[in-house]
Amino acid sequence: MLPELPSRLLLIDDHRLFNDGLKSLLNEQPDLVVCGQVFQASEVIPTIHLTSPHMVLLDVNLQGTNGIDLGKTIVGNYPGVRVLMLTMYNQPKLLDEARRAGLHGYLLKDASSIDLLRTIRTVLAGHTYFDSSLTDPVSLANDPFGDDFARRLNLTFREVEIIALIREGLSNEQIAGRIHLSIETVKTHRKNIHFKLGINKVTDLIQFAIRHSI
Amino acid sequence: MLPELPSRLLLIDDHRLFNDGLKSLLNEQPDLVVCGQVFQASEVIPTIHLTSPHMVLLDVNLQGTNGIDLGKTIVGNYPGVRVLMLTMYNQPKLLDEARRAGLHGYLLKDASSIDLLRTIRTVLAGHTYFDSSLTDPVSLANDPFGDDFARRLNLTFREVEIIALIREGLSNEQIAGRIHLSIETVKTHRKNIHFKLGINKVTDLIQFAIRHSI
DNA sequence: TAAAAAATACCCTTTTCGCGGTATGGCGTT
DNA sequence: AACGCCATACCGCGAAAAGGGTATTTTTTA
Repeated sequence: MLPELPSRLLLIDDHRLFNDGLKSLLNEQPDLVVCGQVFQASEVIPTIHLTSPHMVLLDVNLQGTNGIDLGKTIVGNYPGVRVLMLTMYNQPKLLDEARRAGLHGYLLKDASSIDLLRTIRTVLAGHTYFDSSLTDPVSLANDPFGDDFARRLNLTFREVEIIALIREGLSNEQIAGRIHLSIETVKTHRKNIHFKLGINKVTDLIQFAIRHSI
Repeated sequence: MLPELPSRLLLIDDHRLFNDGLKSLLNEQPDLVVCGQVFQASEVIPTIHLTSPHMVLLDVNLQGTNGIDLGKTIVGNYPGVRVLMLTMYNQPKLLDEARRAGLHGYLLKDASSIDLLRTIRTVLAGHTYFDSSLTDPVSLANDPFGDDFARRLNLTFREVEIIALIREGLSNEQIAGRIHLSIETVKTHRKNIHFKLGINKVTDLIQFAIRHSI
């Protein structure tokens, strides 16, 4: 039987860490190839022309631009391209926006690899997929991943502890005082946390913490 | 019949706005008098000595100190004083801490006046009260106040709009770009939001936004 | 229509964050 | 013994947020 040609995927995300992780995951899939990586909104359209992807994996929080609007543009101008939004955040509002914008899917970044791949294939197959856990407030509260998230994201004990304190609204100085560390150490932990989660703002961190009930 | 002597309440909160609002509410209650207001943790113990309150209304997020620890100290050293924690935030962890610390009650600041007064009287009567809506994740999601919160807190349309954008993780500059305002205007709105909510950090604002599903 | 509220915008200062480094001691594994 | 991981700590820089004002225009409402 004829081997099916692999689908070409274009990754659009200014979080290099996540982008690279995703790429290495996809490299293990014979039917999926990464035809390009874009880190800036301005390069998206040119790269689509250049690589003719079957699918675009698009982060909602692209720096400077609105990921949803960008997705809408892609859907409007390149009807053959499937658009799957990826996000760190569980924001039903954004999900609704994505759905109304005619995008093909919306998925949380910390979905398991299996879920991620299944969703990619589902959307590639012409279906749409909008993470149902995003719309159900109860399933939110009872995060099925439970305490597992720290392991999955390689967060250390100290890092989780500091996330909790940041969530409580403490400043670096207050955190340092509370757990008897140098403020510089707290800053280092924070940098590592940001790196591991692929975020760069307190606001992102708070939302992450709340989603995981830290 | 003998008129009962009014109970003396001591307010401890560095959020002047809330403190004053609470004071004016209490001024209408003949059986409750405010015997003092404290805005700094260091003044708490001296003021208790000075005013011998029946009850202390204590904000969890006192600047510099931990409200729970302070409450524990009061409960430990002044057994006759009832301690009711007040908070902006719905954090089950803090509630548990408060309960374990032997405090007498824990209530959300945006409870209605009626609830607030009822709780104060309940706790004064020797009972404990821990806001049950805080422990129930489902009742959290379905905020009974609904869209009403903006009116209750006197938030304007523009302010709510900006809270939503801050929650999305946008910076002042990005917000200004998105809704076509000067960055200075955004800063002004933010200042007003902080003032109205009695908060002073993004982290607090995010938590507020999430609790009210903005 | 006059007063109040909301929205707009600018100034200045201080503090906190975010991001780029570097470095060292402890602890467990190979 | 060597390596990696974790936790600790410091420096410097630039961006952003916080906090303090003041001021003007538009809109709403009493």
